[in-house]
Amino acid sequence: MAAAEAPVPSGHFTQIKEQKSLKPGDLEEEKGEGGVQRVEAQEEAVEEAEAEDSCLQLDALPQELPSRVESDRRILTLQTVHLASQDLHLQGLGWLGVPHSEELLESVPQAEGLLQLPSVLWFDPEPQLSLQHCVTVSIPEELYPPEELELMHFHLLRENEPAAEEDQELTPDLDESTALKKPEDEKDQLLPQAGTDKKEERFLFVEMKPKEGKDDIVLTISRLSLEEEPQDPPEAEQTSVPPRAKAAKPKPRRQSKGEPQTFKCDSCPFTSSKLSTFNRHIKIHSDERPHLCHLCLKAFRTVTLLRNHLNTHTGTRPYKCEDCDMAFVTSGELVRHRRYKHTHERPFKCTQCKYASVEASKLKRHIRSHTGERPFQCRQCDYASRDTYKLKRHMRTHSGEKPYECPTCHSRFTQSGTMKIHMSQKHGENVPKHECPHCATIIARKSDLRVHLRNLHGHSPEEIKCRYCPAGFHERYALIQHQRTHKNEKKFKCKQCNYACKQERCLTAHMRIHTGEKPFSCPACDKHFRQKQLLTVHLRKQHDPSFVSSVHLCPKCDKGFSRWMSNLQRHRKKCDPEPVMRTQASEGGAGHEDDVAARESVTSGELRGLEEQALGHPGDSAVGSQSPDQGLTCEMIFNMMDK
DNA sequence: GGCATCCCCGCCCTCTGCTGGTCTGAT
DNA sequence: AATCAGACCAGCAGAGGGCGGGGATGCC
Repeated sequence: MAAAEAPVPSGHFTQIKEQKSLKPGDLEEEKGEGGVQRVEAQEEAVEEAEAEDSCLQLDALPQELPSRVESDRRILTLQTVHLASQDLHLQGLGWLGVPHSEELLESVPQAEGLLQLPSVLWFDPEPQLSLQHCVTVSIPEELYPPEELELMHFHLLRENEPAAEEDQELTPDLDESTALKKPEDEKDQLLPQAGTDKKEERFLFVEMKPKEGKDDIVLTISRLSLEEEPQDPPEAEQTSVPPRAKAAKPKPRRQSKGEPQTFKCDSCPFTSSKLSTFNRHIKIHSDERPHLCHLCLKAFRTVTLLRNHLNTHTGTRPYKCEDCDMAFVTSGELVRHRRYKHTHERPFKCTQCKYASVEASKLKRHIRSHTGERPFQCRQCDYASRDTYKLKRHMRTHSGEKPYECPTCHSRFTQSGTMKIHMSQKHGENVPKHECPHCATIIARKSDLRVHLRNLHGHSPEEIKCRYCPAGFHERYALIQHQRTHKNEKKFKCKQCNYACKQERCLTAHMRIHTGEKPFSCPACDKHFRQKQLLTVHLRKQHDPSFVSSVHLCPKCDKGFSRWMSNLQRHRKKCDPEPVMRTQASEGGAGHEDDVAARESVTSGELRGLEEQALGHPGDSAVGSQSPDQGLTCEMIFNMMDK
């Protein structure tokens, strides 16, 4: 009998790729989402369910069926087997009248001993049966120690049996269907006879799962009927089978006599001269997917598709690239890979530009950049993208999701590229820098260099005028460079004498020399001053009893100078020709030069000018303490500069 | 029925470039 | 102190590369 010859699947079926597809927890997650719901019976049922019957099919399992130990686990995979009910009886297997699940506990002990592995389960095709039933069974430890048998899936048990009356009602057009017929019925397909040999395929999914912490396993039977169940279709089908029109099954239409025989599909433009091809084609208009993946319950129309799919579970990749280590499940993937990586063949060429792609879908996507088509509309804003990924990425802007986390500082980012740049710039070594080819400015990011080039080196159609002279430039950088030439220029010139200065305010103050104006009056005496700083110094020196004038000491010879940046510097050039501005720390002296060094932009000339402003004319003396810190400090000078 | 091939969709990635807010130094 | 400009930085979108995987069909 057919069932006795346990099919020996190809090696593709036998390998286990990863734990993920097998974890019981994962399977549990399928509850209510399209997976088969699992119910667990109590263990009393196990103890009472002792059976003598054994199934020849499973007797041979450890030897004949492709079981493979990987990661110390035994994986058992069965392909679809075709059983006739009489075969089962011949093998002495009783029918398991599995009732509704709520009656399960009472009913299981009554089941006629067939629950001990190895065994085959069957149940009456009662239409009112719920689709799933679950019993708990014992499993002989010598066959499958529980620790090895983490999860056992039995594939599909399938039987052709005469359809019940009510089933006929449920499948009114079954008699016209050719899609559900067996190949041997092919002859009848062209001229189907209503009511003859009407069969319905029943699909029972049997799954075994070890009960946690026990020596028992849980056996789940799912009835996957292909009959029309409009009210409550099996969830597994809901998820795995795309909604296709369940309209009247297409019929072949023969051409008229004399023409070559072709078969034309009623549902689509497909034609074929071969009946077998036509028959295969019309299955695409049905929901028939008899080949079920035992690992994820996904259903397929053909064994080949199932095998490819199983290879994705097992990691079997028969098609290996000769030029690299890559391997693929299908030959098509290998061809495509070789085009991408090795041959660089790009058969799909854009008619509007030079773009060419390996895949047609890429060309299609590319063409949208020409047409502007944006088929993927955001539901929350006006944005629409040209492909699904961009829309998905865009949706993060609404959800606030930041899936990418910097492993160093745990900052989060919406895009991987942003995080990559962050990591490179913030935490990376040998951070790449980008040098402006025009001005040698170093900029961290290439995109910012582009901004720099645009802003500073871009050509302006209108001439940009210099602030200080009539010169004009078309490049901003050139203008800035030019304006810097004005920096040390004494561009404010007195019209009445040779005086010139860099700041307008200085010229204003100078002009009072010519006008005689002295707007700053001392409140304590009748003195008047042309500049505010002069009044301030006067007040401090003449009217502040706590004021102690400073004396600046030369660190070399300790000679004292009341005028700091002028006389002292002049002296030091003689005393210490080294052009080094020593700091207080390095010399153990005062810190004013340190401050000055920190303000490199302030020239000694400017300081001297301010000092002279503050101290009055060069003849004024500043007699005071030995401490330079108590004299006219840099801070005071800078304050004056700021005024 | 099996295999090879092509087609198609989907997902994820990288590279690129623009934008706007922030920081910082110069004025 | 205020202002301005440039660099820095993250956010975001455009474009394209590469691969995973299912579906359909031609051919043997």
